Order: sequence, then structure tokens, then C-alpha cells
Amino acid sequence: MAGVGELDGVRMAGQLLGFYDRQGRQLPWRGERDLYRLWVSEIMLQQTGVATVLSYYPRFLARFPTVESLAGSTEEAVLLAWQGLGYYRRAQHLHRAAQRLVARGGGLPEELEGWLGLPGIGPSTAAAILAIGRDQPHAILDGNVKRVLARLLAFPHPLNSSRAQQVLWSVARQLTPRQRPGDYAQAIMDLGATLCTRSQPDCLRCPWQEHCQAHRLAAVASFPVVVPRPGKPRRRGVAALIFDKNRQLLLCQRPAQGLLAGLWEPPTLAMDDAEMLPLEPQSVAQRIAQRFNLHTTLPQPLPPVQHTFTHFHLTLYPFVCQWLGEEGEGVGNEAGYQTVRWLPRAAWHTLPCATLHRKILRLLEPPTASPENH
DNA sequence: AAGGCGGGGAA
DNA sequence: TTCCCAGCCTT
Repeated sequence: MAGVGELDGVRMAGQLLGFYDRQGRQLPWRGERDLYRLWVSEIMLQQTGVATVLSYYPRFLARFPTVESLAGSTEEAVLLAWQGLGYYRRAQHLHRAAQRLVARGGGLPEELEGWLGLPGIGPSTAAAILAIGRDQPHAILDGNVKRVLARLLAFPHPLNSSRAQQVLWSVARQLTPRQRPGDYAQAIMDLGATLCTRSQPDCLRCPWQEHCQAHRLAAVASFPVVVPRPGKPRRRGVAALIFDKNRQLLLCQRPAQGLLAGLWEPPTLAMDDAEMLPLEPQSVAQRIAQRFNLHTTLPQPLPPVQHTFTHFHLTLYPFVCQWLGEEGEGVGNEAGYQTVRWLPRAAWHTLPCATLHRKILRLLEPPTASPENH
């Protein structure tokens, strides 16, 4: 690996900025000076690709145009605007941080220290907001930058150890110029996103080719070093689609902690073993009765829905049935749901749900006419 | 230091 | 399929 001292930071920054001026991406948050809007973009872009964020960003800002409007809204409304973006904790942190800043008064922080410590703000996000929004010379270190630096140095270790992080932050700081640090931050992310991509990097056009140790070794594909990950286990569950006599559907709000915290879903039963397949409607009814204290008609199966989470695959088997009880009877709640509600079809979309549960609810929609069928 | 956390696009 | 992404938080 090349010594850090061999890097000519000033020359390299100039080359990268030249690349950025010629062929940087045009993105809605480019040139943004409003720290609130920039903050929203940075949070959305955590672990989420630009292509996905592009559709959410303007909608979210139209709904919550200022930090005050965000702070003054309910978490449910924020989650609804975030619905489908994933990592919902980001939205909850964003909301809480907005409330904290508004309560504190004085607007959005103009210095790094004011951002660090807010929920959802880590060192790279804080640096990005002030580098881009105020042209302060802070280094950033995200996935794109890590990949670029790993190749630049022919970095021979996996990137996520704390030692590797230390080294990469150090190099990132060393390369960050005093001139145009905001453009530089966006330029190095553009480089990683458009040329120094994970597969098939376009070294021919790279402004840093002459400095790149991986390229010199003709081994760009060998960096960054990756450790093989264990496969994801598959879990199964039953989604109980329970209607009452008024065609209202039972929906439940998940616990405030853990996976999909605070989002809504049809009551779901985890199935511990695949041995239970095929599922007998009788046993589904029995378990609904045990778990939620709801006696129902014989559940009818719908096609299973597949979904992949960060750490596991999930297959949900939806069953439709009708509640036989009377209004006023309580719904049991051993699943730890925060609250449960009966909702008419027109109200389903007013509650935030994860994509998985949108898929389930779509099974209950009448088939939509295809564009050809006028 | 390690594990948890959604979803979608690319290959 | 598998990998990874404008990371951060909790344990």
C-alpha cells in the first residue's frame, strides 16, 4: 500500500474538481444553501441510492418545507411521507432532531458541533451538510469515498474494521482541499458513483488514474477487499387479513422499537418452522383466536408474498377471514402491538406501512385496469 | 467491536 | 441469485 505521504492533495483536488466541473451530475440538492433541505437530502441518501431518493426528495420537501413544519407535525405524518424509503428510523430521528432544534431556537447549526449529537447525524452527514451548504473544509467518508480511497491506496484490508476506518478518515481529511471543499465532497461522491463504480470501473476517464495504486497494479477489481457474508435465513409468517361485518380491516401498529418500528401491518403470526406447511385454514383460525382473541370464519389463503430485509428473507402467507364477534369486544394483543384499529378501505392509505405490507394490502385491491383497456 | 436495520437497482 | 448503496445507533 502506498504511504499516505506520497499523495499530492492539492494536485489531486484540482484534478477531481476539473472532472466535477466538466461532468458532475445535476442533482436537485446541488447548489442548495438551505441547510434544512440539504439535511433532508443527506438523511435520505444514507444507505439509499440517488435514483430512489430523486422521487421522494421533492415530495417530502413539499409536505415539510421547513424545519418548523417538520417539527410541528406528527411522527405518523413523517413516516407516511417516508413510506417505501426504508430505514424508517432515519425518519424518526429526523423528526426528533427537528423538534430538538426548533425547541432550542437559533435555527440550524452553522458549526459541526451543533450537528453532531443530533439523532441520525453522524460524522459524515454532519460534515457533508456544512461542507456542501457552507463550503466548510470538512472531510466526508461514505460508501463511495471508501471504495475510491481503497482503490487509490490499494488498501489491503476490509473497510469496516475500526482500524480501517481510522486510516480512511485520515486520508479523506488529508485529501480535502481548503478551496472548494463543498464541491470536492460532491465530486468524490460523483467519482465513486459514476466512474469508480463497484463493478466495471471506467478507469480510462478517471481524473485520478495516475495516482491510483490499484490501477497501477492492474488489480482494480480486487479492491476494496471484501469478506464473504453468510447467507440470509428464510423466515415465514401468516398475515391475518381480518374484516369485520362493516368491511373494515384490522390493522396494528408495530412496537416502537425494532424492525419497522411504529409502522402498521395486518396482525402477523410468526411461524417457527417450515414443518407446518402446508398451512391448514383450521390451524390458522385457531392461532388467530389464541393470539388475538378473535373468532373468525375459516381463513381463505391468498398467494404468498416474498420480501427481503437486510438480514433475512421473509415469506408471508396471507389469509382472509371475517370476525364473528360483536362491536365492543376487545382485540387481544399478545404480539406487543402499540395499538390496533379497524379501518375502512378508504383509510388504509392514511397509515404508514412498509413495502412488504403494501404488497399484502394490494392483494385486497380490485384489479386495476391496464392502460390498454380504455 | 459487532450487530441491527428496508428497499431497490445492477450485474 | 448476490452485492451494495451520500451511515448511524445500540449493545
